[in-house]
Amino acid sequence: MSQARSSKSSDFIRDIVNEDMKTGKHQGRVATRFPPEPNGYPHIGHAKSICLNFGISLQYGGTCNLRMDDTDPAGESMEYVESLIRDVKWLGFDWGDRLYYASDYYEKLYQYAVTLIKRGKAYVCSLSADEIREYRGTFTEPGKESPFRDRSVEESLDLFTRMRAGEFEDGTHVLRARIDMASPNITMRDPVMYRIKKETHYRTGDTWCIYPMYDFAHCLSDSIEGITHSICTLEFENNRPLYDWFLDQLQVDHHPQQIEFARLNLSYTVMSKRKLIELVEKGIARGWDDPQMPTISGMRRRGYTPEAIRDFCERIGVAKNDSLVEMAFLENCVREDLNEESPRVMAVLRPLRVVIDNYPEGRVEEFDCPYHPQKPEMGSRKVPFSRELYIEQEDFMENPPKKYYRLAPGREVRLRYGYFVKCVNVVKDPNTGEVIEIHCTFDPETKSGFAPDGRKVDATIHWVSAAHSLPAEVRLYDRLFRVANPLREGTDFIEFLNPKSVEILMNCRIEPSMKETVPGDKYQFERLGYFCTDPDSSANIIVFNRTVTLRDTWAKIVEKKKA
RNA sequence: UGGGGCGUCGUCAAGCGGUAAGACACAAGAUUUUGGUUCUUGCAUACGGAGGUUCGAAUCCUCCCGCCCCAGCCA
Repeated sequence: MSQARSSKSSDFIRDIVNEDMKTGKHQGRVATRFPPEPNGYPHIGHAKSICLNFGISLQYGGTCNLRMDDTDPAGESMEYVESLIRDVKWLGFDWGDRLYYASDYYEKLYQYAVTLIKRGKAYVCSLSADEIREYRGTFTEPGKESPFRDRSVEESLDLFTRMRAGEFEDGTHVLRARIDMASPNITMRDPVMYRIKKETHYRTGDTWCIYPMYDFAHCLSDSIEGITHSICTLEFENNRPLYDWFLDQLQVDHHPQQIEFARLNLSYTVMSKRKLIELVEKGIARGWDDPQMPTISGMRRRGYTPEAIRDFCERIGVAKNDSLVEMAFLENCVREDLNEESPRVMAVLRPLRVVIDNYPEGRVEEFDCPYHPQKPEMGSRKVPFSRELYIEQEDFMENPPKKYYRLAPGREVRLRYGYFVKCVNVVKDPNTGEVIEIHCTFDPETKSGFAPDGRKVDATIHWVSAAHSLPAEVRLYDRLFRVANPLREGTDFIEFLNPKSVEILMNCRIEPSMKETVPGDKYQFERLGYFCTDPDSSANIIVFNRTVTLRDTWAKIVEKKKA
């Protein structure tokens, strides 16, 4: 697997790593990790963290582990582990043989907990969950000490052993750290370290019925793996004193440094796992890999490339400001990459029949069309031309407004890589008045698109031959939500869904050169956007997803007029 | 409300006491057989606000204002 190019740009985290390298803090070693919980599919927010952690390790010649932070059996599964592995790999990163699981550390963690009990730094508390909450106090009032706080070491040890042995029901006892119930930082008010959960774990099965909490497991997992820089998101800033507390109390010989950065928010979508699950479960998305989803798998299916996503993650930077990055930024990165890499091809999404009156019936010509106007090395393909064609409905207007310079009665345009044609007649449905067919004449002197007399046309439009083109289904995706930030307080984000976030066109026509396309293939449909072949394609019909539109200055002009 | 964090262009984001990078977006123009691409130009006398220190402040100090996170036996 090819490793992604390391980042050259700097940020406050790289500044810290630089400084540590200079001072020899970790003997010049850099070890990071990407530690997802396998309870959902990774999304573009994870991609930011993945690029950061793997990017830093690459830049400094260090390592980056992939670690499943699986300390809560509820909701975790192998399906999610597999999605994480697949997507990190697809993004272009390599963890070598360092795929780890917090669940592999359960025995070690248990022993660490026992050590803490023996040192009087942890105790078994038999308050109920509700009582623990009450005892915790509030932002303004200190908490109260649990009546079990001064339980003897022997009794706690005995109880903890029996908790592990399965003698107690869920919720009857927990193991707590003995810190400070009056701490202004609520995280430090005797946090829970272990809870009883008689639930089958996707990896350890029923071996355990007590599971460590994040704060206890995470710092120790980092320490066990020799992580130097433990990078996480801002909401864990309050937890840092606790991260350090466990490591200090246990006097471990390796104490990683936790550094927090702002998680990514993207406009017109949602990023939280809970909400993505809701979209999947309510059937709003057709699954985790629905091209509308901000998941890595959704974006892959939609046609985004790993290069574009990595470029995006580099360009948004890393800081501590809460940020809402514009979707347009991501789309720009996608277009930039696709513009370079995609072969051009012609497809008509909403066909309008065109008859070239003076073109001989039965005659077929083949035009040689380059795959990329700026890259002749990408080669070309043959596109058949005949008397009956399809063009885009949008490319003809009976009464065109000013500045519209496509086809209209009496007007001449160029068919891309073909002839100049002039509209001479319009056929309408007698009932609806809808234009159902237009008639044109072509100028045989303008083959391949130039007029020997030097006359110009205002527009070049795309087309396909009616008889030779292939049927296709095209799925057009737009932003998932109507508003930039659907997470406004006091509202349900579902209300802000964009009802037109997907439009499925069943009667599209594509040029015959695409007959052998396979899922994942990427193209630019000339003048329309970037599209990729979807796995739903069958022998009967090829299905495409629109990855992103082309920049469309005409659409902008139309928009402005409306406003 | 106690604690923690953050406030620099519409959106991200550099800047680390010497006089506001860059990208996206936006606007104008040039080139163009994609109203695409490419190119050129414009776009913060101003850094949440008010004071102060200094020859000099986005950078240091003081006070104020705003936003985010924490009261799961989630991570």
